[in-house]
Amino acid sequence: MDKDLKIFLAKGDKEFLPHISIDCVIFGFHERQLKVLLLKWKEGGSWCIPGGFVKHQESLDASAIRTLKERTGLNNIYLKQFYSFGEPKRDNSKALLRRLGVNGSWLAKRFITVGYYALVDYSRVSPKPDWLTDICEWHDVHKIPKLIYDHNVIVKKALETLQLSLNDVPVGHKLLPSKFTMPELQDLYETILDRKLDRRNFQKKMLSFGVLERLEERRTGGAHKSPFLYRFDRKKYDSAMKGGGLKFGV
Amino acid sequence: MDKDLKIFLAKGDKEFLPHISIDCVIFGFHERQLKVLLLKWKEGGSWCIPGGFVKHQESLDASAIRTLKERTGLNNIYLKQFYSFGEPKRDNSKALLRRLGVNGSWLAKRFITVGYYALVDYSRVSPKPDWLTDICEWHDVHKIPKLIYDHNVIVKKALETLQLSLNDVPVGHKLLPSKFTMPELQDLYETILDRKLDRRNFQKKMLSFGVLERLEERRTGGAHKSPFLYRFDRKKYDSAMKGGGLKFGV
DNA sequence: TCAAAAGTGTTTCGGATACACCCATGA
DNA sequence: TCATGGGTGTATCCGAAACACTTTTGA
Repeated sequence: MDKDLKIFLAKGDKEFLPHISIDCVIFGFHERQLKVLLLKWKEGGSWCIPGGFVKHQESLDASAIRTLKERTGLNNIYLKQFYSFGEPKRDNSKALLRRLGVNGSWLAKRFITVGYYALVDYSRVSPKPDWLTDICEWHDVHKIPKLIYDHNVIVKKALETLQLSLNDVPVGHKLLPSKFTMPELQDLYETILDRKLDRRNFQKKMLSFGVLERLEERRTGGAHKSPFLYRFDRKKYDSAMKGGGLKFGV
Repeated sequence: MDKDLKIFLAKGDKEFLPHISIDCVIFGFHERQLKVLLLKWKEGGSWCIPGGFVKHQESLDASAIRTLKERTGLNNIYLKQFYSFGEPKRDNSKALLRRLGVNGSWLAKRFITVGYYALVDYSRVSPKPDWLTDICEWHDVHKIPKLIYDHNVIVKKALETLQLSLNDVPVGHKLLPSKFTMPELQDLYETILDRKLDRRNFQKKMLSFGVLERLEERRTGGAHKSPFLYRFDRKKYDSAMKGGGLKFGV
């Protein structure tokens, strides 16, 4: 058995609550695509989403924050708990557990997992695998491979939650770099909502919230007219989010 | 120690997953008030919301359904998981646990609890206490006493969730008796939203959804003009809920 | 007969949608 | 110079909100 894994199993059932895990759907935005950070298990294993376990004296949120920090290198991540999963049968990966030699251990027991989603600035993330995995990379949310357990269900539910709560969630502020153009912001909304929006109406409405500051700079190098760069005015943004959010998508 | 309690503790850690519970915020509507079903612990204990534990081969939903059935006598309850709780410190009730003589047992360990809310027809519920409690009764959601653990937080979050998802949740269909008047339906919406709505606009909009069937009967005995009775057309209602719900409250 | 609640309209207004025109840029 | 994308402005429409009048009922 893998050394790291052995160490982890030995301390696992003392340090962590049994039967309970947290899993994170980490969203990023890059090249007009909404991305999700996935991990691939060692030993030619399957893909999964980043997860972790809850220490005896640790809150659920803290456990998720710790996991996020470990996988992305980022602090101060926007994070929301959205649903808990854990059908008694998650039989998708018994073979893998056997191959890893962990069947029978507390790791192979039934788990209730608390789902979180996170919004991160793609450009600031340096993906890091954990002790159980050797690859950590971004995947288009619409091209997710088969994942272990019920992780496909978890990703699907996370995306639905994001779509439904789009008005109240600071997607622009969290998923984009600090400077961005209006078409980029629109791209983000169109990708999440999965439908086209009118360019002119989008700009009008977005500016009407009064949370954007237009900079002198423009994004040059593009093939056409250079669009302005914008930045969120932090204070105005925060108060706008408190007062009902940025109403889009119905 | 109480006999039922003793039996439960003995089998508890074999039959159920440790550290995991479910809690239900059961909403009803009566006399123009949104109500929540509360339990009171034996031995002069505190109030709490109904909860239960998850069997080893039972899904979270099934566990909640089982609990609901036991407390209300109802099958086919509308039920939604809305959030999971479980700060490491839920120190509110150590004294009570000591008085019951269960400190040290698995019941006194740290729990992660999965929150559900339910919508039930008040008139069809016969509240039943469980093995740990001797009172089971309705309380106005705005006059909840101090509850054990973080149950006040759970109720608050359930109400917020209900308000935010009002458009997509069949509150009218689930919280009212099968026959009801338009003013009663409006009362329900006003109570949940906690604000007044225009009587005429409400009726117009509600009827425009095309899910209500007006009966020949009227509600007589009131002090004034007798209002018509309505009934939901099940098929039309279901398809309307799928197609975006009944849009109210922003 | 009268106060209060219920049924049925019409008017008004604002935000969302649709659409037209000009400008800048690299190919 | 031209195809394409970006910036700005205007007309329209529909649903929400505001509001008026009549009818019914028990007291």
